[in-house]
Amino acid sequence: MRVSREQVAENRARILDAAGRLFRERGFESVTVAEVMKAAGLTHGGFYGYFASKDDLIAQSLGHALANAALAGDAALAEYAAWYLSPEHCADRAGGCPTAALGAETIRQGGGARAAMTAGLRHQIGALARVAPGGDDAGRRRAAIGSWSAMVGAVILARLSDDPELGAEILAETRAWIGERAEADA
Amino acid sequence: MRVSREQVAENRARILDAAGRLFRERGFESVTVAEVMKAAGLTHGGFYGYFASKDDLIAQSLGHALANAALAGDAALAEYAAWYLSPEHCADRAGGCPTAALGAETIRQGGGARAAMTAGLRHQIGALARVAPGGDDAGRRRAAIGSWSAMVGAVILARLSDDPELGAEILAETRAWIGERAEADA
DNA sequence: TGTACATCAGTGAACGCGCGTTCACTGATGTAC
DNA sequence: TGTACATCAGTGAACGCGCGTTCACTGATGTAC
Repeated sequence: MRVSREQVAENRARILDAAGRLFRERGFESVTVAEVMKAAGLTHGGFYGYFASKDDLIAQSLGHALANAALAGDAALAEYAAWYLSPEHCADRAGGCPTAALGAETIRQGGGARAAMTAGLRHQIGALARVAPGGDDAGRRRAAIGSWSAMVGAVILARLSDDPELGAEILAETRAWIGERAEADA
Repeated sequence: MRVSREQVAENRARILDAAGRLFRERGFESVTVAEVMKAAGLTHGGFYGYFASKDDLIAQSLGHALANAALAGDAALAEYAAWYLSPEHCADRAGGCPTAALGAETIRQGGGARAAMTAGLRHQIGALARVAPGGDDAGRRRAAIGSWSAMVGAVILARLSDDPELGAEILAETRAWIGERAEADA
């Protein structure tokens, strides 16, 4: 049953949203095309009217999720780190940072997914460099790269720990470590 | 054809080594049991004489790889970071750090794999805290956690970039960022 | 504006392939005498 | 020490299931007049 053009656009957005959440929660490989379509309120047969393949969906959903997750505004680096390293963000795997949830897996993915992630990475480093402390441009860029590495690594390690206390410690100490350094550089 | 007890022990080690390398290179899900056995020089049917399931192999191979990768000796934190963040280690996905290669995926794995990774994480933080600069025990532990988060995050981000220059920059700047901080704390 | 037809988004069954797992069999190892 | 038998590591075919993908069909939308 044909549906209206607006419905098509809305369905497409719903598929991308559902895929982004499911992928972040469970990884690219263990999420099926049928599950994504069901979560978007459709049947699996219609999938190939929207995307050329599951790989195509992966690449496009990464671009979609990264665009939504992009750092906006001009909160100072330490403030951004405080949010990023909060227990709430760490616990929200399906809705949180796509890089922390899917970055490592994307290393093994094809061109489109890698390209989307690289674009997101460049954007994030640029945005953080604009609000980072540090003497000159090179110093601010260094602080952006070092802090971003620490943020992504800490969220992954905190989620990895099966002991919640160790996880909370990793978040809190990394946050303090970045904060101290930002203060020293300011 | 039955083989000797020593052969059994050697085969078991070969399976674990092969699995560790293949998993780090391609991830848990896209490596098949048959591939692991072939890489170990056996046929796939014998697998269940060694392990109860593929999940069992994953958990045991993680323990095996983490034990082999454990930080030994007492190189200063900055020296360890210099090795960890070197282009050589970053390029050696199959033989490099199991946490950087498989940590994010292990978050979605069952109990055995999570437990092995958590033990490795605790051990690594403890070992780094012993050689980290910083006034007191708490300061050294904070430096260990912050530096380890940055190291793991940087290797993941560097591998993720499809532009080798950006990857190299992430490694070099994170290394410098950790080094500066270690010097300030010393 | 109203009618008739062409288009095409969505459906659900089916296909084919790959993978984890099982199993009957083989023959070398280990052991009992 | 030598022989006969029991054990069991390894083999390779087979099973069953799930997943990506395809396809004939349906019926609502969009368009031409």
